[in-house]
Parts: sequence; C-alpha cells; structure tokens
Amino acid sequence: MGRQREFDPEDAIAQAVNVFWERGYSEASVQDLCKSMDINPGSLYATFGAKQDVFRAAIKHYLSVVTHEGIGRLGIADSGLEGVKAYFDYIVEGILTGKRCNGCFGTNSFMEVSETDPEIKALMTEHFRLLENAFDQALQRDGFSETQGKASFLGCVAQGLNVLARTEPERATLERIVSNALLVLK
Amino acid sequence: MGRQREFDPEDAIAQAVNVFWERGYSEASVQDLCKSMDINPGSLYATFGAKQDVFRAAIKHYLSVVTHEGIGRLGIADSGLEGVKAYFDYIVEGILTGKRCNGCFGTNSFMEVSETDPEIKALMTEHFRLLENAFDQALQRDGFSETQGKASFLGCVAQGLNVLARTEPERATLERIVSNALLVLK
DNA sequence: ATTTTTCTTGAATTCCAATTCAAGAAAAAT
DNA sequence: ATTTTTCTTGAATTGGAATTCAAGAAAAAT
Repeated sequence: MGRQREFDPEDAIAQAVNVFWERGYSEASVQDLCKSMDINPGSLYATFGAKQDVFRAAIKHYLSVVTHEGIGRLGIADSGLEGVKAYFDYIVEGILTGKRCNGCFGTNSFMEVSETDPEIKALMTEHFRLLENAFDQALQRDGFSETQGKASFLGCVAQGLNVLARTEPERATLERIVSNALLVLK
Repeated sequence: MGRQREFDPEDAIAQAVNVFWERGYSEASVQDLCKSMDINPGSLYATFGAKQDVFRAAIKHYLSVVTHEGIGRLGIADSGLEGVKAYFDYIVEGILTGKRCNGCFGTNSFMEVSETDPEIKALMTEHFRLLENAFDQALQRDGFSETQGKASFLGCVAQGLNVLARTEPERATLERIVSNALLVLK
C-alpha cells in the first residue's frame, strides 16, 4: 500500500473552511491553506487537486455541517414555529458570538464566485432550496396557509441577515429583524 | 495647461462599474478595465491610481446612482407605503430585466472585499444606514409605530433579495417575498 | 516658432501566487 | 533484506496580472 497519509483529509478540509471563511476565495493563498491545514503544497495538490477543488470540498463540508446544525433544528423542534425560531436563533447567535461575524461562509462564497464557478453556484442554489423546503415543511406542520411563499420570504430574510452580519450589527437590531419577520406567521 | 484628456473620467468610471459588476473585484483585470474604459494602463494609473482606487471610485459612482434612482423613490411617492413599494419594485424589476441579474453591485462588492478594504466596508455600511433611514422616514410619514425596527427589517429583506438575485429567481418568487415583507406594515 | 507642460501609448518590468517536481522517507509486498 | 509503492518536503518553476516607464503627441505658454 505504500506510505500512508500523515493527516486526515477531513480535518484538513475543516481547516480550509476556516481560511476561506476568513479571507474569501481569492484572498486566501495556497500558502495560507497549507499553513492552516498543516501540510505542504505537494500533499495538498496530490490529495485534493487545485485550489478551486479545495474550495469546493470546503463548501461541501461546510454545507453538511450547517445542514445538520442549522436546518436540522427546523425538524426536531416541538412545533414548526419553534423550529423557525430555533433556526434564526442559531443564525443570530452565530453572528454575535461565533464565526458568523464574518457572515455565512456559504453565502459569502456564493456572492464571490457564483459567476465564475458554476459548481459552487449550483451547490448553493440547491442549499437555498433545501432551506426553503425545510421552512415550508415546518410551516405545513403548524397548518399555515401559503407556506411556499412564506418559506421563500423566510429564506430571503436569512440571506439578508448573512449580509448584515458583516456590518457588525447590534444584537437588538438583529432581534428586531427576526421578530418582525416572524410577524408574517400570524 | 499641456495636452488635455481625451476621455471623460466619469464616463470611464461608469464603464468600470460594469466591468466590476460583471466580474467582481478580483476577477476583473486591469486589462478588462482598460478595454471597457477605452484607455491604456498609463492613463488609468495616472488618472485614478491603482486598481483598488478605480474600484472605490466605481463604488462611489454606483452608490450615487442607486441613491438617486432607488432610495429617491422612497421620498417622492404619494405616501410612505407607496414609496416602499416603489423601492422594492425597482429592485425586483432590476433583478428580472436589468443588470441586477448579477445582484447589486454594492452588495456584491461588500461581500467580496469588506474584510480586506475598510473603506469599502465603511461606504457600504453607511449606505445600508442611509437606506434604513429612508425606510424609517417613509414609515414615519404614514404614522407607523416602531418604525426603526421595521426599517431594519425592510433593509434586511432588500439585502436578501440582492443575494437571491444571483440564483436566477422567478418573478413569482420575488413578488411573493415582497408581498410577505409588506405584510409586516399592517 | 520654440519651449513647456501634460497626456497617450503599449511594451517592458515587477511582483506574486498557483502549481510542479525531484529527492527523501515511510509503509507494505515479495 | 530488497523492491515497490505511495506519501512528504519545500525549493524551483510557471504564468498571469498589476504596475511602471520611456518615447511620442497634443495643447498651451513664451
């Protein structure tokens, strides 16, 4: 079998997520990646391919985490409305205390490369659809009407929050936005 | 006075806006800029400075246009609510038929460079505040309560639309989002 | 008319980051 | 033990894009 890898590819990609999240795609150099992933260029290219491939792997990794951590909340709450609240809490808390102060890695990436990387565009468009569907089902669970339209609306608010995240907003601002958005579900 | 310029700097920057809008900051080369602006590198550097300076000038030019064309509608409508509707119409129509199919140049740029260019970050954060204030005043004009919070909310929806713009959305989707957002003003 | 100033041109330069590759090292196969 | 395979290392290469600059051209000043 020959020599075996000294690093775990998934751990390495998790580090790559951090680098791309902090610096964006084009500002993150392969050197930056190598340093954070704790491997050398040769290993990086042999294992993952080009920088763009590392980026795609990073997005996929990130989306799987977010789908689990965030969208997952929509399904497991006691009611659809509670699920929606839990999701927005996750977003708001992330903006205020976590890595989401740099916004959402997915949204950032979509905005940066969707015109030059069709695969990222497709992955993110699909993710938006997934989120909307989750909203839709949560609202259906509570017997709301026009769930599709309301779901699109909530998806839009979520993306708006991901933009505003990068303006260093106050907690009060974010909470008022969310509570106004939830008024629509009445 | 020496030889005089053969191009109008403002026209040239208007062209630069198009290039940066279509390709983003880092994907737009100085060559691309020169071609669209119809000048040579020497003239570009002598007149505007570095690529980053051209970008900043482009953002400023764009913001002044948008402030006039878009935010302006909020003030001149017959009522605050009509103004809000007119603003969102402007956004939605731009997404469906105009250059906004690539999103909002301001929002795109903010998402791409706010971590690496503090001046752009400041310009755009200020622009977001300006938009919110315009919403706020429109709502005050109609005697709404909690206008500040509602204004932040509307600003968030606007940015969400600017993200979704790049997913090639259907008209019906966008209109449902806006009509749901307007439900909050009841 | 000549000089001076400022602009234009586009090739040359510089710089930087992505990618490659040859040599060394570890694990397994024979 | 030796060979084979696969991984690691990090310096060298490559390629491309930002920037500079020297020479030529237009306008005004003397």
